[in-house]
Amino acid sequence: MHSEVVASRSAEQRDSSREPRNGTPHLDAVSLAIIEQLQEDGRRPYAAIGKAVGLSEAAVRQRVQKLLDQGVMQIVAVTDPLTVGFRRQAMVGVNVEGDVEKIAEALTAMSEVEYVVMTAGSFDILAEVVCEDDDHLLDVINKRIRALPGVRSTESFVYLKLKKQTYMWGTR
Amino acid sequence: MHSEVVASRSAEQRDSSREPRNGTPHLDAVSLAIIEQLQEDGRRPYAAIGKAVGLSEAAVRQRVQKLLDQGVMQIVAVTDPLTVGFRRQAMVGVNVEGDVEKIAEALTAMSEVEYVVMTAGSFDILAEVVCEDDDHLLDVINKRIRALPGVRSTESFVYLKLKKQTYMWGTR
DNA sequence: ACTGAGACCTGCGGATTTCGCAGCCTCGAT
DNA sequence: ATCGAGGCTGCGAAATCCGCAGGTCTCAGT
Repeated sequence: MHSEVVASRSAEQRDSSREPRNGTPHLDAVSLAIIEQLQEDGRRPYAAIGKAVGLSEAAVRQRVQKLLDQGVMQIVAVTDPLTVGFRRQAMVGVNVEGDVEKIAEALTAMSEVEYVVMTAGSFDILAEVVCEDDDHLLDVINKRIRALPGVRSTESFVYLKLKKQTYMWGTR
Repeated sequence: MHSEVVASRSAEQRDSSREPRNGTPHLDAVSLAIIEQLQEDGRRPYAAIGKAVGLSEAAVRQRVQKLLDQGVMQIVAVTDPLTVGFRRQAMVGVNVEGDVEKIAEALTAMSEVEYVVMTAGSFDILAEVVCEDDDHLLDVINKRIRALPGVRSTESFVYLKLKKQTYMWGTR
């Protein structure tokens, strides 16, 4: 019936050992399709996903579990903290002298920091911080981030309103 | 048994009609607790959540459905596009003359833009874009974003490496 | 004060989904 | 040629999801 699908799938699986770079696990088209399904609805049943991607329920379950174990994806509830209320949020651009990686690690360790990315451009690192209120935000930025040895300067962008937040890169 | 929990819950529910601001739905402590559970694991069974927050399975189900319908939260799979492979990502700071809201809407309409937030600081808007490759990224920034009437200037920060990405603001 | 509407919760079967496991197949290595 | 690992399927049993029928409480209107 859909033997061609099976054929192409096994062809892709065959070279799944060849990984594109360092430790990044290779993802074949079927896993991508599964992720797309879960980007639309994180609670979609395995059987429905299987039907969509041409796999049995059990196979989908095994793949999803592996993707979660490998840390390739996570299935979570996401909200806009500002909508949920009583919080102050900001993006902080950081300039570093010396080991950028080390500063990034330090930021990652802070519970108020939700998002850390190393960038090219006039900032070395962008970090998103979520705080209780203005005092808390001020404290995190001035006392904790600026205090890190190696941080040359920071610039803050306080969030006023979140306009868009999606996870649909796969479905285009 | 846990009558005090019930008492405090109904006390919070009583004034749930008084909403803090415009259309933002009020969230009581129980809904917050439910969201926290789902931030840890988006597929956690309703019964388990109910046990954790002191509600029946059916009640949790109804609340979760309402939170989803209201758009307060979404349950989705999230990944790092860079890890998944073959993509270029960047944060773009935008300066606007005139109606900031209008430009934000235009950015929101672009499928390559995953994240749009209006900010205070030296940028009016921060937008995160996810692209196929460098050419695509260049195209989106130069041809589409800069071309919007009202965009005074932009500055781009190309992502090199995502270090942290969590959704655990509730659990601190 | 009474009443009806609305919001929210619980309890309960039936349908659906999840889960674990045994078996099969393919590929690559010994 | 044989063996082991990885991956898929099929299948019951257990757990979960789902819809619905009440019950309680609050609030607004008569």
